[in-house]
Amino acid sequence: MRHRRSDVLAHAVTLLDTHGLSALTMRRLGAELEVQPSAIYHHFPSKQALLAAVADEVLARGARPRTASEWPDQLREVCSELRHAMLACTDGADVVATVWAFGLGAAAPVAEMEKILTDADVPDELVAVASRTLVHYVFGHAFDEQTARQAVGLGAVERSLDSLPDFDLGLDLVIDGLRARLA
Amino acid sequence: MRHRRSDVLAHAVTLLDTHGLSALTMRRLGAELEVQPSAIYHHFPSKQALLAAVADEVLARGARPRTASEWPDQLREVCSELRHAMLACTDGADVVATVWAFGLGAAAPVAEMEKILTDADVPDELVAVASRTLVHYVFGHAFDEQTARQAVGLGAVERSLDSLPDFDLGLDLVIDGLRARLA
DNA sequence: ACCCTAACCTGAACACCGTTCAGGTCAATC
DNA sequence: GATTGACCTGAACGGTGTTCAGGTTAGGGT
Repeated sequence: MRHRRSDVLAHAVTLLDTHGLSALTMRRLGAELEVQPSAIYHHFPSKQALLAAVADEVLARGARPRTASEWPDQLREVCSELRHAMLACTDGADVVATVWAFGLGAAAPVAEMEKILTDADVPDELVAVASRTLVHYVFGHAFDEQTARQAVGLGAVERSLDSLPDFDLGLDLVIDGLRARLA
Repeated sequence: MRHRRSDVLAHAVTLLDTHGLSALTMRRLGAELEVQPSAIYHHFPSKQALLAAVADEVLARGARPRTASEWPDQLREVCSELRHAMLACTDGADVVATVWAFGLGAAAPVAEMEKILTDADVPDELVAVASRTLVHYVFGHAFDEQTARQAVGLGAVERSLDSLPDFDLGLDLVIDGLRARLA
């Protein structure tokens, strides 16, 4: 069976979805495509590059229409979409956050936040700080939530899921802080 | 040469310090201690457990005296210490954040923040949200800063270091938001 | 001086991992 | 019908964490 780049990518996302990051192996991906592991290197130069494409796909899959008109709600919309996109897939937060941190992809949400803030006439230095503060919060919260849920699910560590902080409340903390600084 | 648990831990921290997480291998650690890799399993049940101990050690090493009297400055002190402890050692943010997310260690800073907020008569649900929002911010910022610095240092990816957001400003954003919510 | 226990370690093996490379196959194009 | 480019094979290289049966060795109790 011969495949195109998009086939390999799609199956990689499926594999991540169903069995998590630890199952997303060049060998296993090759096996499920009935192909040698080395065949994947025809489509992606490295596993890192494959993961970057996977991260972008995970984000694209979670895209939803924008409806808010004021910048605080617009920010909430972007952050909520980003969070749900990552949580929708096993180890999604880990993959997306890592790819973003290495500057290999997943740049769209931050760019969107920067645009929202710039359009709201927020000073440039605050735009950079606020957008990155928000993305750090979203990544941290999602990664934490997903890891805890997984650890509890596997019974590996006891750690009550009730103690997970409310996402929206923490987000409002940052947005309120930004609003206060603008006044 | 025979070693105790503390010797193995100390050398693991040194290895992380000088050559980073990718060099912190059971085989390499064993080799530098002139011991078989399997000998380490006498002192630590797994590499994850070793990393948890390493993370706690990295944090303990960065401890500094507390001087602030008001809760906003107390929070700033804890966050700043946490950040500097992680940045003081190669891949420190990665190790500490991962260990914390898995609930295996590095719990001291969050506990301290919760105590500060509780003593300041902050409502319980806000204590949980605020302390975790802060720790998410600190981890995200430190991991991002360290990863970017490393990527640029290796010449792997071009990504200007100037664009790194100011840590204290982002921190104040969260603290101001919390202050606003209390009023 | 002896034994014994517990701490510590050996050495080989297991089952994986990402990556490379020379060469092979096959469909589409000219 | 030849050629080209896309796609793949199969084996190998040099790693990784982890397990296990058994060997060594230091120290305390008798």
